[in-house]
Amino acid sequence: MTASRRSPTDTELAILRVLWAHGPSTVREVAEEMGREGAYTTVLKLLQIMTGKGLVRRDESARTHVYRAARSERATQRQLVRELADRAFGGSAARLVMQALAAKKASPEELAAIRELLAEREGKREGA
Amino acid sequence: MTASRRSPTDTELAILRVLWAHGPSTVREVAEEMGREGAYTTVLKLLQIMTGKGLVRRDESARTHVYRAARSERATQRQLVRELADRAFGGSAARLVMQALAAKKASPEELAAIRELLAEREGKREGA
DNA sequence: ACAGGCATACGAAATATTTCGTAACGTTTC
DNA sequence: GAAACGTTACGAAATATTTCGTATGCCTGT
Repeated sequence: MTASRRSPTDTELAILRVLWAHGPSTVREVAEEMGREGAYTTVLKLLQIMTGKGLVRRDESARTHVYRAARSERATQRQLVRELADRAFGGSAARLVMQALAAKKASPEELAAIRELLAEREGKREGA
Repeated sequence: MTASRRSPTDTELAILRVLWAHGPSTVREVAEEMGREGAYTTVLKLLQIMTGKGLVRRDESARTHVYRAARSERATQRQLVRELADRAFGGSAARLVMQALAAKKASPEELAAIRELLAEREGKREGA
């Protein structure tokens, strides 16, 4: 087995968000950023577990270890989207997209960006 | 407290999918549809728990109870999308949409449907 | 060398989810 | 009415996740 197939849990994702936003971080930095200073060892334990699962990488060269996300934010997002599509949309990302557009408001800029991406994708199809 | 705030778990979602596809069903029907006949009481237990959580409604008028999903497939999908947007996309459904478009291929028909929905949404904005 | 501070490691409790065995009970069949 | 069958109810084990207390070790300042 290479790495866990399963997506990060809620808490793991919260930690990953910190690592993505901040770059490689120590346990203390992550714990403080999460606003749970009291739970220092909880964050430590999670990071240890996540290391075991391959979700984060640990640099042990210094006494204070430094953790970084093993996969990019984008790759993780894609995995999460794919999983949700499979779990709740019969595997159809398109249907997921339509629900997402209905579920939350998007700014005009965002809508424009989506349309642009869409045009690009359709263009590719025709071009190929 | 009214009902659980939390989304259905994986197994719960699998059961809900059966109920959405089949309409109100008995335990046996759900179990068979899930291809886990051996686990009859497991499905029963889950349905009992889901009744407690308010995820399904139970008709007890007959000896063999009949269960149905408490919320529509669409409403549940929207909740799941919203949650994913919050958990992994900084609350932005638009960014989720863009990843979804990148994550899975969509057919030309689906892309067209998305574009249509998009146009409609932008139209609304301009109209207001 | 020693004390103090800060770090990791680890076990175990608390919680949530899933699975299954068994008991209890009503209905049907003979 | 008794046996067989189908059903619900329920407890408890198995698993996964999250939290925290405590042990231990390293480094710094004196």
